[in-house]
Amino acid sequence: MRRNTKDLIFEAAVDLFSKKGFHGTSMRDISKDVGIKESSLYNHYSGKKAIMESILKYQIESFQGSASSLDELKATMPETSDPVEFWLAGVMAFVKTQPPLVEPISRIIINEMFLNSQCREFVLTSYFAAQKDLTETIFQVMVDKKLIRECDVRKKAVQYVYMVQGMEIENKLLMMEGQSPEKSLQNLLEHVTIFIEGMK
Amino acid sequence: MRRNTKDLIFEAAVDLFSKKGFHGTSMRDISKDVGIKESSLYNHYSGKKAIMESILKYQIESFQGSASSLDELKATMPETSDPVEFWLAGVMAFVKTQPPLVEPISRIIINEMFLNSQCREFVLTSYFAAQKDLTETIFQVMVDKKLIRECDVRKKAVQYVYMVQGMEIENKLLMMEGQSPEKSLQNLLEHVTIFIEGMK
DNA sequence: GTCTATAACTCGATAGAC
DNA sequence: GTCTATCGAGTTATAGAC
Repeated sequence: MRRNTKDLIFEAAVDLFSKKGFHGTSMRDISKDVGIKESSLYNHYSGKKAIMESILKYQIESFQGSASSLDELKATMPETSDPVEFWLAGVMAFVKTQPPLVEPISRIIINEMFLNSQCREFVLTSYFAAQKDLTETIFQVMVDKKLIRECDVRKKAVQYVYMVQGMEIENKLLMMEGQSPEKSLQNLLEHVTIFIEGMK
Repeated sequence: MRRNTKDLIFEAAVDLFSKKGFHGTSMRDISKDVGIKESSLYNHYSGKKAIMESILKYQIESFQGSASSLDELKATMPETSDPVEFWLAGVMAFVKTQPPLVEPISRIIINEMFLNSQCREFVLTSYFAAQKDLTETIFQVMVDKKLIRECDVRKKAVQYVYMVQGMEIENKLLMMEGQSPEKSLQNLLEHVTIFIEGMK
């Protein structure tokens, strides 16, 4: 599958922004990675900000895609009496639906969230809020199925999301220091397990 | 108390870095805030990186100070049979021991942690690790005093720290969008309460 | 320790030939 | 849609007068 120049620019920008930050990356850096001259970039994007905006748009759409695929997920929820097994199956399914660029883009957005209001808005409304709603929904299903005990599902969901976010940041940092993705996933599963166990 | 130029540069840099990021702040910006010319900055710091390094050093020392003051804290732990009350007293005492610049510097460091390995190292070793150790210690005291039930205190401490970190990030973002600090503190106390309640 | 002046360089962006 | 050439502004940092 041949990729056009615009896609190549997009991918190079994602790679560089995630490694050196938005302000630390120059249009020159991007053009060099793509193999064209700086000025040629402007035939595809109106400027540096426009590239960043298209990256944000990609991430928002990826998230909306995941969210809607969760209705499908809900339909194919595993038939098990073990809440941990039930939950882990859901987590793994979710992780697998993420397009490949979602991970580095997350890092770009976290990097920019204190500086760029669009990134901040994404984190608060799409990222955090969607995860809370999703988690709450599934917890409610689990309460209904009596897989976990009665509780304030909203507050439990919020706590779960906070915990996962804190852990994700630590895992991202550890992976940059050489930790394997397997180890990160293992850590995630361990703490998720403990959390769900506590809800039995 | 008269402040010398070096301190003024330091404070201006903290303010600007936290608002516009390290790369988004120029030496010109800093000199303008201090009220001296650019070139005069170099009589106090060898360059922009040197300013950043002194900010990191300040934060590391602030954290070491808090950590040692926790031995004092442990000595003056409240005599109460309510674990939530016991814990909240500790949290509030800790919050109050933080020097004033710790908060904006945290934002600078979180901003740079994916780009600057020194920041990354600080977050992993000083910030996360110290909080885990501290929380574990206090949970153990609470188990010994039978304020909370027996459990794997290390893992509970790690989960607690992850949750607080996730919440802190959301609170920082919400405060940038206009949420009051009181509301953030209230949110923190609410979720901490739920967490500790769950350990009874 | 501050200043003026400037070196040496990088930045994002544009004009116009091919 | 790519290129060469260039602009104007902004960047860190240094030299040397006061």
